[in-house]
Amino acid sequence: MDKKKELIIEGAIKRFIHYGINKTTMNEIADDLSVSKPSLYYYFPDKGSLIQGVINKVFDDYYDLLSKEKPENCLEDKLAGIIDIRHRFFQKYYMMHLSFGSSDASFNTEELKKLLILKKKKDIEYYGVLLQKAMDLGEIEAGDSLNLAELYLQSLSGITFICIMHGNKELMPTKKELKLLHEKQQQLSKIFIKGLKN
Amino acid sequence: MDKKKELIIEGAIKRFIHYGINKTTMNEIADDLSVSKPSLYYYFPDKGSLIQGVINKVFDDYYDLLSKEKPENCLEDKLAGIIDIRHRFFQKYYMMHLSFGSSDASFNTEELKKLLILKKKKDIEYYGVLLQKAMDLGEIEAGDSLNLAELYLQSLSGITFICIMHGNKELMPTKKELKLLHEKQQQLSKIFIKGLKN
DNA sequence: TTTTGACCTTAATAATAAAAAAGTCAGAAG
DNA sequence: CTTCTGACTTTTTTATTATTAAGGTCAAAA
Repeated sequence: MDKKKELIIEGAIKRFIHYGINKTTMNEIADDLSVSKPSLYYYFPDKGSLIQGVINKVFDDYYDLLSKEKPENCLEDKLAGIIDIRHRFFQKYYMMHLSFGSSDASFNTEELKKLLILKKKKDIEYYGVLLQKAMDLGEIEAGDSLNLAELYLQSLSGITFICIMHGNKELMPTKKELKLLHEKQQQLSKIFIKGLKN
Repeated sequence: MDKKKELIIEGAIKRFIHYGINKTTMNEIADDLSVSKPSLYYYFPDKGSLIQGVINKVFDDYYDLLSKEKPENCLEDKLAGIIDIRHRFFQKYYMMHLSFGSSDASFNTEELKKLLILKKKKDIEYYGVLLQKAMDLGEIEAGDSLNLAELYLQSLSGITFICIMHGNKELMPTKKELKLLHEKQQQLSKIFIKGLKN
């Protein structure tokens, strides 16, 4: 039953958000849902596939939110809005380390790595389309939209990493650090897009 | 004698470049120089201070090379030249992990961390001056030059980190990866500076 | 003043044992 | 027939210990 799978995924997410993927056991997820562990294994062959389900759900939610954004007229505002959305996701799912090179070994299986690479590729393509549209409208200079999208995203995740590394090495960055990170992202995004104009 | 200290530092650098700081022992450095270990400790009270000497030497060489750059007229070309220099240093001293959040625990002492933070600050100030000059000349829009310098540097080291993480997780990135990294840095730098113009 | 062999102390590594979590299965419940 | 479970096995982590290697010292020599 697909409804049950959803329930399990949501239960897993709750634990993952709080304690991270590695520190969450299948037993804990099962107990939260008041079922036995073999029940989980009835719906998911192993922990990896449950994590896959979680990742897919999170990214589905992300694209769902993106699609609901009110359509801004200029690229800067569009990207600024996306940064806000991404920032909320970053905070919410921080413990899952979906964003940057996982410090602990959360995603050691080939399958999970592949899935994340796929999600990243999709992300680049999404931004590529945005840039291409802006190019077609003459808003920014024509160029290799996909390549630029990758550079843009790598710049932002790079600066994210730098900010996180720089801060205290506690589990979670402080509110202050998160705010600073967000500002830096917006600032860089603005400069970057301005740098693409004629 | 200062001459002897220099010799020891150079010997240490040779080992560090090849095997990294952690995998280099004081005995090995001493043997390379055909002296005994206590000789080293006569000139440097501990390994940490020797590493400090090495770091200072490397950064002195870096600023030495920077000062010898032929003075370009526009900011883009100036920064492009610096990226080339930095890239050579990055390759040469890669095993020392001077650039990014050390994967292994090379710099665990407070003193070394402080020294590197100081070097980073100096670096930001160096770029700050460059940007300020360009602002005074009206080459780029007026603004907080230090803040922009930090953002610029963080963008570049961020993208460096992303590229290194993305590649194979061998000790050294391949020539191909290094070339791609260099190109990305140049591309980002160009866009960034263009984004600062009026 | 500089250097060293011999020595001591601390930190990293390897080996092992103990604990915890992943994963399985025969059979029960609906 | 689909869904679920208690009891079990296997694998992975974690903690403990032993061992080695590296950092660091000192009295004495060059």
